[in-house]
Amino acid sequence: MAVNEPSPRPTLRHVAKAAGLSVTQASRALNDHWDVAETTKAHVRKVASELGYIPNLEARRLKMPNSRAEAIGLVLPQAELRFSDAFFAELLSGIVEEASRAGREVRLTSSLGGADDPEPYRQAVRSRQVDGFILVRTLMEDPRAELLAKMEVPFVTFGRDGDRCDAPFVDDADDSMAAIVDHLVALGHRRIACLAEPRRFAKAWYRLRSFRQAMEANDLPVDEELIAEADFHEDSGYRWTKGFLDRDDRPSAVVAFNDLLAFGALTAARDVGLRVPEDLSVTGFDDIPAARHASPGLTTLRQSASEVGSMLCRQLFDVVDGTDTVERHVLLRPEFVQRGSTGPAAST
Amino acid sequence: MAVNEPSPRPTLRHVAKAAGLSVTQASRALNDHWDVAETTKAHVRKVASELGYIPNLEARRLKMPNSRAEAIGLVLPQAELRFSDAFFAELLSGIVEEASRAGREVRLTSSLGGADDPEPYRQAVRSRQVDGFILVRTLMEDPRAELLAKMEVPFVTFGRDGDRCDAPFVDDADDSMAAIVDHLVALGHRRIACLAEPRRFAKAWYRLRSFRQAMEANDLPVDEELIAEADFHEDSGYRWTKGFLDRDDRPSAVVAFNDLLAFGALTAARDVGLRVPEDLSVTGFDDIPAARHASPGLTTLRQSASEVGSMLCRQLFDVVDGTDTVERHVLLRPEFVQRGSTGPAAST
DNA sequence: CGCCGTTTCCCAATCGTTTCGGTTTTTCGC
DNA sequence: GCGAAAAACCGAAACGATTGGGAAACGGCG
Repeated sequence: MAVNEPSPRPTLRHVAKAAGLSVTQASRALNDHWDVAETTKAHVRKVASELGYIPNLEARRLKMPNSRAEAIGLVLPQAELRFSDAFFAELLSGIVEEASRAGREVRLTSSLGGADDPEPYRQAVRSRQVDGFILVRTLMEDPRAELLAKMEVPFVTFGRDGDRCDAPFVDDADDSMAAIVDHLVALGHRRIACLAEPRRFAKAWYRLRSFRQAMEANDLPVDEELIAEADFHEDSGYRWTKGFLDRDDRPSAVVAFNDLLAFGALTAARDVGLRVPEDLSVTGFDDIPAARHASPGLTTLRQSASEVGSMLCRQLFDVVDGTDTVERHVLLRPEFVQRGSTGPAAST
Repeated sequence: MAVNEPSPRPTLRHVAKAAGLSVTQASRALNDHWDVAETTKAHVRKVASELGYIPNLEARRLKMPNSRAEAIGLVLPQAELRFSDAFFAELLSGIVEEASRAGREVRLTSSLGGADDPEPYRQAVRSRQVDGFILVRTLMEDPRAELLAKMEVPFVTFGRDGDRCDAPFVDDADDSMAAIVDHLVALGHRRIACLAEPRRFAKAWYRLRSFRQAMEANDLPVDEELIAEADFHEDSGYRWTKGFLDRDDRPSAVVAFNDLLAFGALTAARDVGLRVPEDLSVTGFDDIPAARHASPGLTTLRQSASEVGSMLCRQLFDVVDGTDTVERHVLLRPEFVQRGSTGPAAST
């Protein structure tokens, strides 16, 4: 029943007393202020470390309201289409690693109230728990971006939210899909289906535009019936592909906006008895590790998730610190990776 | 050059003045203290929300040093074998979702100095930034666990760190591998290889023990040559399996400790021209979404990563809050999922 | 010796909140 | 109306750090 002695964390006062100084000088000594003798500084530092003194963050930040939180925020999409694949894991790794390198932490919350629920952002900002945000799964005209902009909170986005976006971002190059489409066309494919992610997501919107432009550049018509509005996961790719393959005029190739969708397409092809790539070519996007180990190996566009994460982090720190170490707008050109899932179109 | 007017965040004093009360009563009104009239409470609340008042966390926690940080910590393994697969993504999702539900956040850092670098923990604890920790990739006799225990910081682990572990944990059942081994033996397999994760990781250690026990229970010898000490990813599974298949006395089945290793095994089999499951059976562990879409579908043990995460979270909150809503030691029995990657052993 | 400039130190106020103890006001039975 | 209990309120002291404005201590110089 004895209450735990609330471990008496040493305060600055203890250090000062032990060093035979005033609190003022102790504080200044530890902060390397000019107004204190070198010998004294050394002494205070020694005493402080002997006592195991750690400054009280709350007190310090109470007194210095302009200090950084040394943390950035990231809200996981949950209610909506939850992020739970290898690409995201790698992205997050990159973010956290870069943040750690800069001595900062990443605060994670989840948007229980829907993707554009402003509440988590509001909370974190008002209580000054984070210095800024990284937005993922950016939407076109993203309300979160507007909110953060209005509150004058630093933020960066993975994917442009339309053209009026002032915040730094990382995104694919505008012609990201060209390499894939050109490759397929060169193999003789003319009816190419597309497993697109929901269009309200910025990255999907731009990729779809890029796909259309690439088709047009090859003088191919885009059959709207062959443009799926899938989500982000295997099952969706599976279902849509099944639908495509049931048609009389089935496509000879399926272009997916991420590798998981492509895996679904591979499974669908297998289940309806089509061989890849002889009967159907399939391509992905991202080149997650599993892409190499799919059967057949997946032709895809490589995008290093951890580099994206690290870049987003540095962009955000630039905003927060007012520095300028990296481009504000980064357009990545994904690397084309050819594997076994694409081949010549069957000559009909 | 005009310095930004440091946005005058309303304080309790402003609220009090606006409500025509003392700061004391304003504080008490907002905290629903008994010593204030209902009508007054309502009034103060209204005024506060009109002013957009948000209590200053630092000040509050300075005054109430025993208050919770309402956050938990998680240190990502980086230097060592980095966690970046679908299982981890899902695990993290589960953790964050459960935490959010409880109004808490997850603080992520990365262990730049090695898996057992105590520094991130020390930091976070001393500055009272988190109420406790979730340890992942637990090692046998994990130094982090010892450190946290010594500092009397609440924590839970994913995987038992030996038997003397007092902290709550989530882990597999002791006979987790039995279902897999029994299944293979029933199909006629006798030489069974094992793609184990590094033994210093607690989960791997227990799984390996379980594998051995299951073999013994079936009166099968364990060929140490067929026990790989792989890591966690596809490539490692690929290389080890290649090695196994090059042998004259190659195994007829490969049991992997996670799905990624199993994918590597599938690829290896394909590359050396063996058919799965006719020439080689392969099993995984976890049942990540990709397992279903592998070719052939992967026979595996399903373990819901998000449930594990959510469970870990609740265990931790039990410790932090002194409640008792969930078992302290949870042993999950993974569900056996049979797919196409296992079949009868070739009758030699 | 007095004056002044450095160097080194300290007092006290402050950040925004909670809370202990005391003070005023209201209520109400008689 | 009286007195006392109950209800509602308030002043001031913390919590632990930073910091502006002095104030000693010390030499050097004329």
